[in-house]
Amino acid sequence: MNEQYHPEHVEAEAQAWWRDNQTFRAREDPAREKYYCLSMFPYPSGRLHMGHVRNYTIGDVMSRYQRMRGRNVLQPMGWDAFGLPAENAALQHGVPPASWTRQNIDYMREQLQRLGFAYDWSRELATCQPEYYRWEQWLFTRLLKKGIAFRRTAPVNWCPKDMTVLANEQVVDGCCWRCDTPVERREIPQWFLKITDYAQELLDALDEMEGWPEKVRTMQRNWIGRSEGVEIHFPIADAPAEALRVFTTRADTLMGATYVAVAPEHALAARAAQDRPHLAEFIESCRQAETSEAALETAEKRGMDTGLFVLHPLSGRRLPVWVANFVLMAYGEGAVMAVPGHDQRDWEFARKYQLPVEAVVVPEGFAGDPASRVAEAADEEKGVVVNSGEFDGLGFRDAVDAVAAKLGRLERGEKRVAFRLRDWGVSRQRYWGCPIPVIYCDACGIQPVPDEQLPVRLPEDVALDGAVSPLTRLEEFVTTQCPACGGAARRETDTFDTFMESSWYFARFTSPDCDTAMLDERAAYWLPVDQYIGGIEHAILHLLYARFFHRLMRDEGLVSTDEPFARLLTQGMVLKDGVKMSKSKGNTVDPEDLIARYGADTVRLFIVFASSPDQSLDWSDSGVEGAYRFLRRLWAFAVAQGATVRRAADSDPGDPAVRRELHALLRQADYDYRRNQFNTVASAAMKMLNLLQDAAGTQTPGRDATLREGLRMLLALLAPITPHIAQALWRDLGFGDTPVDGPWPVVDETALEQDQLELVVQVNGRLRDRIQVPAGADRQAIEAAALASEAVARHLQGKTLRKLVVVPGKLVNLVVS
RNA sequence: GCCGAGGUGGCGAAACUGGUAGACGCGCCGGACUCAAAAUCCGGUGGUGGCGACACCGUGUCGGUUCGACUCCGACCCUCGGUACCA
Repeated sequence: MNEQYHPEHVEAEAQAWWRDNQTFRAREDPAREKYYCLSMFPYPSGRLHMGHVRNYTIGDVMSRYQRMRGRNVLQPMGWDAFGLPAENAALQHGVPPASWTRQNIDYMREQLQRLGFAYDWSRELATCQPEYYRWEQWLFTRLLKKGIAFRRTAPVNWCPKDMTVLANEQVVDGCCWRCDTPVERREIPQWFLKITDYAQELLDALDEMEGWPEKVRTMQRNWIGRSEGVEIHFPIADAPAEALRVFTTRADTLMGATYVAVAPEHALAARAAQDRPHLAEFIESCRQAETSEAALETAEKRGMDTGLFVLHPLSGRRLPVWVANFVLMAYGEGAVMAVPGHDQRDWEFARKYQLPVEAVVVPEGFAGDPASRVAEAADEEKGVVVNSGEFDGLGFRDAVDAVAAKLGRLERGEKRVAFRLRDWGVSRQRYWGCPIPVIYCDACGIQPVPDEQLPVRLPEDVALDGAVSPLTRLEEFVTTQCPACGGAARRETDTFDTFMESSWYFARFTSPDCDTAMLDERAAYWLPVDQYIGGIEHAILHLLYARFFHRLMRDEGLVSTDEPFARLLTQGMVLKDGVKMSKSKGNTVDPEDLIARYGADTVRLFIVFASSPDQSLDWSDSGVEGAYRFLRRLWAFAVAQGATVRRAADSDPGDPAVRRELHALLRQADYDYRRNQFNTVASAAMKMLNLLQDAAGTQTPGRDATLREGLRMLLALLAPITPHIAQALWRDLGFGDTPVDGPWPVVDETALEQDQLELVVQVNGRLRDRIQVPAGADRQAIEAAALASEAVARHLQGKTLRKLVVVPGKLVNLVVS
């Protein structure tokens, strides 16, 4: 055995052995308990960054730990290969997205392999492969027939100069990122999936998902945003047969409504604008806006009177109809009722445009002038209804019930549940994505592409120009035959949102080579994913879409569970000097350089050691040095003790003092592995090496057997984190070929027993002394020992003992005054 | 704007169910080895005061609950993630 630690040799050898033995090839085996561990697959951007390395290291540690504990582990890897960056690269460097993506994948695969992750590479997939997206297209055509997929208009960011649709990311300060032209909002027809049909189910299931962090469940609950309220119809004054529909959770304030507001795109606004140039101009100016919620909510609230009126559904009072830039067609009905007395946004809008503010709710027992309550700001608190005729005196709940009942009798409204969640827009006016499998026929309308014509392949030899997708100009792609009538027809040229591909890849990994169906019987063995690991930035969109998509597959009979991911770990970001590591900030650290210098095990160890997985991790070059130093020290120690360890027998008695500490460390590390706090596992391993090095310097009778036991324990503990060095030393010390299949070390409870305990003695909660007591000491004996302490006596002088708290095994607190 | 997190020594962090704040590592200081340096090894290291035993202060800020609070409650400040076409 080489005296020096040479990671490049150690790691190449271990990786070759795993490859030759197909160690990580996963095989379905109903007799064994499975463990499907999945890290979010990467977008093939070119090179791995530290965030990837961290994500995949955490996943690998969990996979290897579970395997050592006896589970049948599946850990696959693939590529989220469609997306915008490939188109940007194509524009910048003139490389077609397909070849750019494939080159990136080849490079990044090698980087992952160099890190020694225990992946079953035979299951690798890339979402840009027709063999993959074929089944996504297939499922979409089922959804189309079921009415889950539907078409309607929705707003997009439009750059009028480049004549192209922009992603929110491509809009900077309201302008196009390339040409700085102010962005417009445009309504265009798009495909949607009816996720709102599943809103209640997606919400309810969160309560049972105990393997998910509470923060993610809370975020999803808020995102779905279920609210109970009333839908109210305001008849239009000039055309009482028509009504403006609004939804409100505060129907108790209905009598305080003083105006209504509609979206600039609302039909009523357009109607009013026909003979009002000023209004038409205002509506036009509202198009000069981004589509993002953040931009919408922080933009200045502007509005204009349409001159039209609606009738209050209960009082018959005429209420003016305003157009407001903060009301969007896509949300709810595109109209809201305004109660400025009890809604702050309405209050500010009313104040700005001199609209009336009326108070219709006051706190219980309030005797003053209600108007005084809303003079300086809206009063959003719930209370007792006033100034509302027959509803006066009712509390919130009763008032809502009474208002809803009356609206119901008049057929002008009813109770309804509303969700904040909106249907999922899956159309993208982009090239590098999965073609939407739809054909438009002038005679037969919208036709799904028949199964036998799937996949609709994305043409790959195309030139991009930064404006419209090249698909729209590719005659041989666009021109086709109607599957129904055989006549000339056109293909859809939009592609799917890339969240579509990432919504089911976890399932496809179970049946990656199946070419007769989306999934086969192997899915039933492996699903659901037992442990999913990825960034917190995916807490809402990706994870909600995947949960939804899983249900779509369930309802198609493809999977049998409701939820795709049993347990979720959201890892923190990688920072450098306290700020996010990113290319734009120029503070990146290239994993490849580090691996070349220190080896994969050092990088893995540092990543695991520097922070707990769910916290952010601050990169430190000297911290990496520390990890490397530890591995070198471990290597030197194991080699130096090799002969001793190989000579000792497992049955020899050990050194009780060292064994007690050893097993206490093991117990803690075991606990930390189970609660996914790997940084303290690494710390326990370091303590263990320190302990064994100290023990090696002594001459106690059980020394050699304890070194043997301790080194085996230490290598097992480290094997999930630094698998290469662990395997090399495992072999050298004669423990076997590899630790990947365990056995996992077991805590020896008898080794932990103590006859003396140290207790802390506090006076008024402040540490004053420590005392030794026999392990079985009763309360009386403990009190006596505490009172016998000199330090305690000093602090008791001239004071009266009021109370004596004894926490068994921990401390004594004397309360004095 | 709204929703969700985070804030502990010079630095990364730990502290299990409210019970010894700062484990482990980095850095720094001192020492050993060396002609010298690197590497390695040994010791020290939250702040203030004191020769010292020791005392006081200390977990973003302000307040509260408790025998006892990094941990629980209330208000606030700052940083980060998401905000539906970045992935």
